[in-house]
Amino acid sequence: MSHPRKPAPAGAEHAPLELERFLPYQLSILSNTVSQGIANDYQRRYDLSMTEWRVMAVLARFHGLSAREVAERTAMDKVAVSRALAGLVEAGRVHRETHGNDKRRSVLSLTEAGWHIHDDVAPMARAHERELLARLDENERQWLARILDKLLEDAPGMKPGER
Amino acid sequence: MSHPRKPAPAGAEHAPLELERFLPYQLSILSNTVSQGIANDYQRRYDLSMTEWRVMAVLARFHGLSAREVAERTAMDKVAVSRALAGLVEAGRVHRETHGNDKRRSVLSLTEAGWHIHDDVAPMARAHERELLARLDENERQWLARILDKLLEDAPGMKPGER
DNA sequence: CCCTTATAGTTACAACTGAAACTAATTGCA
DNA sequence: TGCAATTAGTTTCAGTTGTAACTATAAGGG
Repeated sequence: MSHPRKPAPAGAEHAPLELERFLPYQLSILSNTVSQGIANDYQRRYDLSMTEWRVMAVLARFHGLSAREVAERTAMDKVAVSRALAGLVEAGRVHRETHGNDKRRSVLSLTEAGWHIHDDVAPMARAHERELLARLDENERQWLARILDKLLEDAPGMKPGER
Repeated sequence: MSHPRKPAPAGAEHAPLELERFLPYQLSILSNTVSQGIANDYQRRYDLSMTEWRVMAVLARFHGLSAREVAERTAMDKVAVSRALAGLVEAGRVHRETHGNDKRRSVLSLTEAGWHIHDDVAPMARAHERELLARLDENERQWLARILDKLLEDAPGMKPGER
């Protein structure tokens, strides 16, 4: 077996990146692996896209959001949110009405059917997270939480829940 | 001003995910923010997609790879690699020849022009990484490296450079 | 050898995505 | 008031991506 590939001669100029130790690359691989793992659990089962699930997750947590607020909380752009909502409303998973004082705004909430799906998927998502964290010891878990908080300071989609 | 949105009543059943503390979500936000930040530096300047840059990065590090090996090392699927290579060869940034003993395989390498771009982009990428890591203290940086290594064990695209 | 199976890579088609243009409603201020 | 500027959300179009089918070559076993 099979990968007797040699790196470029070390002395040569051209310092190439070592991707497997390059933080942005590591984050990308890890994030994709984890998200895809979770998505596999619900995509087929509920015919639910990742963006739709994200929208549902914020609507589960915050009632009566507008589409724009969903976009902020999910760090998705408004077009993606608009489309996800169209699908979710069409499928009867999200209820949309118009804001009383401002007819531009929608007021969104999960329907019964939406809650049903949420209550099935959310625990699976949590299980994946636990599984991932199980590879770390308690000490590492705490450092990770702390480090991510620092790195995510003032990143989009990271508004605190509510004081 | 402006986000006076309240979470669902805490006592209610339906335990919703708190996305901003949910590890897969945090990773996704962080990864996208960082990768996009780097991509902004080269997309316009060189008309280079993120997938193309990744391919170039591994070709800079490992000479003579086949397309399949590039796919393994970048954790991209072979179709994406095929397309990226088509663009790169077309643009004269990658040289492709056929393997002597196995006419199915390609043997890939950066051209002069490819190296030029690489030697400009790689330092920018490193600068972004440094900038990100600058938000952490030395202690945190070491923990992060260690934690990522553990979480990425046997993830795709993480073959060691060479023993 | 011949034929089945596996592998490298490309092509085709459909779904997804993002940027920009667009509609509708609201706000601000002259 | 009345009209320019903003904001919420949707639509359009073009480019990207993923899945599956396809071509070409190679490997392996009777």
